Amino acid sequence: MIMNRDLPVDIFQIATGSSEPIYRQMVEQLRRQILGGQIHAGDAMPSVREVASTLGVNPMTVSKVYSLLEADGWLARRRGMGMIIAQRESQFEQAEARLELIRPSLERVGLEAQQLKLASTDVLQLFSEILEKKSAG
Amino acid sequence: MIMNRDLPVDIFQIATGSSEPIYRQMVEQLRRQILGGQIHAGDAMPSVREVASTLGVNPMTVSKVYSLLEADGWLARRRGMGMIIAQRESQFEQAEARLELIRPSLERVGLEAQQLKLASTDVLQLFSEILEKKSAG
DNA sequence: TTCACTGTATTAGTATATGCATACAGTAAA
DNA sequence: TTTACTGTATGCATATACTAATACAGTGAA
Repeated sequence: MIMNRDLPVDIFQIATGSSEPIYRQMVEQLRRQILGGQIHAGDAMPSVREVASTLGVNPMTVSKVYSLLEADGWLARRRGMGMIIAQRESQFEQAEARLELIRPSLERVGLEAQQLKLASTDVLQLFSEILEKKSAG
Repeated sequence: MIMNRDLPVDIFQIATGSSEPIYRQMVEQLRRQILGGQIHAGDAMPSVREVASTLGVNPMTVSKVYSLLEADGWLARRRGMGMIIAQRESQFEQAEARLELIRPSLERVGLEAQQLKLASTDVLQLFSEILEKKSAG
């Protein structure tokens, strides 16, 4: 049995220089940390105002992040109290189901490859090298 | 020796329903047809006004398309006369060089796969199936 | 109730993207 | 020069995306 944590504010780190909007950076960061297993169902999110003042952004921006994450089932609301990491259906714990999440991206790259008239074997070879490098690093 | 063509207006086909902006659709369409070998260096583009009136869009929108394509080296301008398909450096005729064009996309998907904690073999297998389906269809 | 927290609905300001109307400049042929 | 073509600089209208200021409602403890 693992104790649920009160998550620290620094789960978020925004790059002010980036052209990627603040709220999108934050949504992606949290999503990754949940998928990657760094934070777990039941963990309590820091409050909207706490995050906002630390990052120097408006509370409404943080609220928007939380709302989006709730809409996608990543967070669960507790009225009047904070938000917690949601208990997701176990489906995504199956590698087979998680694999489906990446299909649209692969379809897109496949189309690119086709338009560039690239040989499947060459593309697969390059992709394989890229994946190996990532798992090694 | 291949004769250069005066390209017909229907090299462009815009989907009015799409949320993808007109000019972006057009840029992509021309880029693909050049990469795919349907149109060749030296071919003459239809005039801005000809394309505009046929598609029912503003000449400035077509001009923007031509300007973007020229900035990326796909088209060459002839002042007072039309635009022609540019003579690209032969580098992209080498499959090896074209392969490099797709690397950034593969890196992005690779990162996704890593974040989803997917096994390389599973991702490669799925990607392989996707590529096969495309080359078959 | 009062207080100190939660998140948010509403509204507005700003920047950017997209497309268009107009007027203009370069080229070639009559 | 005139005509009939080229592409485009400028400015504007509109929509959307992003962020923020404000005021408000729910919760639980003192």
